[in-house]
Amino acid sequence: MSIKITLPDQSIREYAGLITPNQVAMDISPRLADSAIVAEVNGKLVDMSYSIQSDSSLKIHTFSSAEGKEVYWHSTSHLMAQAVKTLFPNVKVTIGPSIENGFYYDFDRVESFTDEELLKIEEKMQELSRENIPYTRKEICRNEGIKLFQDLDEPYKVEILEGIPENETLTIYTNGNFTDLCRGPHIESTGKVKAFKLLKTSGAYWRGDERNKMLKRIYGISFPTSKELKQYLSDLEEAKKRDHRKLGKELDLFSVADEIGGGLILWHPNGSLMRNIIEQYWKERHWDSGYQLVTTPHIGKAELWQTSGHLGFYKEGMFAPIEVEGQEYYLKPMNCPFHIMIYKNSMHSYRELPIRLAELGTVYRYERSGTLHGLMRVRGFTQDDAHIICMPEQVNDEVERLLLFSMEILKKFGFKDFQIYLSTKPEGSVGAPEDWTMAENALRKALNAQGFAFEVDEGGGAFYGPKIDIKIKDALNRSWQCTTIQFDFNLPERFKMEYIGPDNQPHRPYMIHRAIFGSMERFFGTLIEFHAGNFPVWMCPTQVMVIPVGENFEAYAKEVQAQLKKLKIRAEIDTASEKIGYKIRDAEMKKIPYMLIVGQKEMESNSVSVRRHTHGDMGMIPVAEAIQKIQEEIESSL
RNA sequence: GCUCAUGUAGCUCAGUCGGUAGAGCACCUCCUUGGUAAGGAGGAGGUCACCGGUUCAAAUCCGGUCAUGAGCUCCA
Repeated sequence: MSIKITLPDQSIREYAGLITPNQVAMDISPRLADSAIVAEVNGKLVDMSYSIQSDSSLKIHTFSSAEGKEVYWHSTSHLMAQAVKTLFPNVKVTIGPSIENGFYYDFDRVESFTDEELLKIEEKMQELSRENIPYTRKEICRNEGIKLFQDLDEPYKVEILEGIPENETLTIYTNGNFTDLCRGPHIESTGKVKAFKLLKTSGAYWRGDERNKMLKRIYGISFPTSKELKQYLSDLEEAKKRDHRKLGKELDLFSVADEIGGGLILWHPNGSLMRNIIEQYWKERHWDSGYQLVTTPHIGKAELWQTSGHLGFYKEGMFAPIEVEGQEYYLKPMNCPFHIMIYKNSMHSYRELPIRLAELGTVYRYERSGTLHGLMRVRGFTQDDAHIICMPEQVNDEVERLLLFSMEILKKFGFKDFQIYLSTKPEGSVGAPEDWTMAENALRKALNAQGFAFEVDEGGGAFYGPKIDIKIKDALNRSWQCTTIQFDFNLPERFKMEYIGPDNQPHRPYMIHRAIFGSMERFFGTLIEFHAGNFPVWMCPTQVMVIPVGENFEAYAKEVQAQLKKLKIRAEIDTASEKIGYKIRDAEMKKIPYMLIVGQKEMESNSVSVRRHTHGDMGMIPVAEAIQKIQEEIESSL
């Protein structure tokens, strides 16, 4: 059943909002109708789906809205399940929701789905889409449902139903020979699923629990037009090209060695140079901003980790202890206890606070082998860690400073789009409720004062304190977590940290953990993917490649290089016995930002021909002008 | 850790039916001295991840281990 409605004069894309029943000019009973309609917008027919809101109004979705995508993808997942059940009748279905990008369906089957089978399933889906089978909705009670799915021999559905209260009414959706327990809504019919692709298969635990059976999952994506599908697939390709592991190899930045171990990073000269440049900048900014930089060991005795509580609640994340002279030592998974020990080494007056201790501290964590991923998830990494120890009345100021400081540093690296999350008190937290309230308010206040938009993750805080997380968004709309600002009500208590107040009495200070990059490894990986290897000039390992056209011009090239080096610009010279085209290709592939080509005419006029990476030939200009231009670009981000 | 896939030269990859290895790039030498993304010739480079099994014979088939990848689970 499809209904024609006329929507106000708005573009299709914009029109995904709430429509009240009286705007839908018809006398349908939504509960009985298909949950899909066709709307006429500016004379064009548009497929839409709706869901019924709690106030019994209708919410109309087009594909451009998040809900619309959900409905569309979820419907595609039912189509896929229909295809799978048709081709492999013995496979048992479980669940198949839409996800952030597309959908999946988990099946119980002994064998995995092969690529050939995936293609067959796709073909069957095409066929079923051409048949344009309606998705029909039906309400049933729980016990009817159990009976139905027992008859269909779908034990997983029966299990789900058995977990639902007796008298609850449920909905089932049917497309052709496939019936699924489902809340809906769905689109009108399988013919509306125009462009889709099954992307990959994997294992997944039933109900997400690793003690349960491993099911076989198929992931897919779909769009109303093949153009959108093509765009999506080309974005995936682009993401592959930007993969920091691929670029890390191509640009000779880092590696991991089997002989050393997974998740342990070797920083090559180029990567290391960049890391040193980044660290140098980080240190200078911290020194300038009232931080005291400290250095602490990589291991500590069991007693320390007992006091900090890590041996109680974080032991699985730590490497096994090293025994020396009957004492157990652990590799540090965190820097906090060390910074706390520095604080506790002497008495502190309230006049000294806030104390801000910062360190590029290398920690080691045991991550399960399957979770390691390039630079993003490793077993040894360096956090740009700091602990701010302050009085309650200083908290607001500190958080606000911190937020500004973090943003300033992130922007330096070319990041512009941020997503900010505030995570609040979870179940089973430690610390006084009034401390939590105060800390949450301080975080909220700082965000509001700076006019930063943020989302609240209720109950998403760590057990020891609320936090702000900042994620970076890249050109492909992917987000990368780096900055985190966390209150800690646990460690000051455990370590009995104190300061002497104006009342000459000891008081417990507040402590804030924070990392701006998160870790050098992950941040570097993020930088690589964000810039696709085309880094801002100030941090490039080689900023300029001077390319003499022939060996007669090498002396002049060296002169140019010397002038650049005098200004601390990292300039190299390519004297290979190759044609200029070869040298340019080489420099382009190394993504060196500036290439200065010198030959007869440049030498005669004391000039260089400038070629900018990704921009091409910029023409011949005097050396001094070229150098000034390069320097300006370097300094513009300083 | 779990499921599945993969592992051949520094890199990217061929290698059919089981007969102990190939290409391009990179590297080295020589020639070439050039004008905006690969000039030419030659050379060197491999215990086919590792261990075991089947076989007259294993890069190839089987088992195990390790590593990597995609997910799952985990993630202070």
